[in-house]
Amino acid sequence: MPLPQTEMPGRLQAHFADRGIRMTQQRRAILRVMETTTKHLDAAQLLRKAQRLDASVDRSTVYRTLKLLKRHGLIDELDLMHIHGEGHYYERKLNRDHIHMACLRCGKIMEFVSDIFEKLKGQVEKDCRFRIVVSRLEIGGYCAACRGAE
Amino acid sequence: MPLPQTEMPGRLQAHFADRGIRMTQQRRAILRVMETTTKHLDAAQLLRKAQRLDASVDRSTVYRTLKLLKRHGLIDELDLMHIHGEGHYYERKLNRDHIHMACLRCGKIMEFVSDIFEKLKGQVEKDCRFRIVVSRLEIGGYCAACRGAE
DNA sequence: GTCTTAGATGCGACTCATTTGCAACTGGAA
DNA sequence: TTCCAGTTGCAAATGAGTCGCATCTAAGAC
Repeated sequence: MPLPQTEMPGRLQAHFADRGIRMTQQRRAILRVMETTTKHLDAAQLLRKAQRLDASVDRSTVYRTLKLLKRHGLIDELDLMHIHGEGHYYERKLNRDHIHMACLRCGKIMEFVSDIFEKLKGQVEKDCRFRIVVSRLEIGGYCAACRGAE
Repeated sequence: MPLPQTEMPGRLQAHFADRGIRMTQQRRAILRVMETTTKHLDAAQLLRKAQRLDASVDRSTVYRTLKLLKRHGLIDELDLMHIHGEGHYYERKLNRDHIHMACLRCGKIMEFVSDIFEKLKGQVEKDCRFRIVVSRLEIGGYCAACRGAE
């Protein structure tokens, strides 16, 4: 289950330019972190990493930028089944939606892309006449390694 | 899309007895609300309704009871795409998992049961060797009535 | 390059959901 | 009826996220 890292680096910044959104020093730092991270970050982690690139970045700017990215559909917000607390996690939205699985024992997060998931969304759109903008499937349970142990 | 209300009333209380969990006046009120409500309640709404049955119920008891119910797999926790704020919503876990759809325009919450969803979970269990304990699929978008309008 | 200003920022105080410590209370087994 | 582990109410704490406001700055116009 590799991460579907098929997008170009710099893509978020390109989106900003395309849509005429002002680019600031702080946003550049935050976007760079979002573009280069391989893990799901919460707001506090994102803040810490962004501050390493630009020490002036403030917590509220991180939240405001996350809200902006969400509004433009450039990132997804995740709970990861709250196995590490009540906050949210963020990841760039890539070409293909994927499922998040969280192991309740070891805390590992796995991702999975499935045609059946696409089919399911198609069914919802058709049978419920519902236009899907964003979808989130999170699963909690036990990963292969932990199944025996638990 | 009717609610899959196929369980007996009193079932939550029966579960408590079966598992030797102490039944208190306050828990009885909270369980009764969970058993009889037809809507998704957040903690504050659940508190208000429970207090109508037993005025002594406290906010912290509601949270503690919700945690207990979650731990025993008797309720599901939902975000409903955060369209009404950051808190959580709860519903009894019934026989069949269902999808929650939230209309981003009118705020309506819809539910949908799908065999394809079951098939997708089966695929995850098999292909990822992952034992599913809990799953949550939430979809945000526009319902049939709002599609034209927006 | 300089001017201009709408939009962005840092800061600190705030809100709101949820948790916790603790002394008092109580369900239900013996 | 007693007993005590488990439960409760209360009040205070925590922690994520938001907001008002004075200041700053990106970037288009000249």
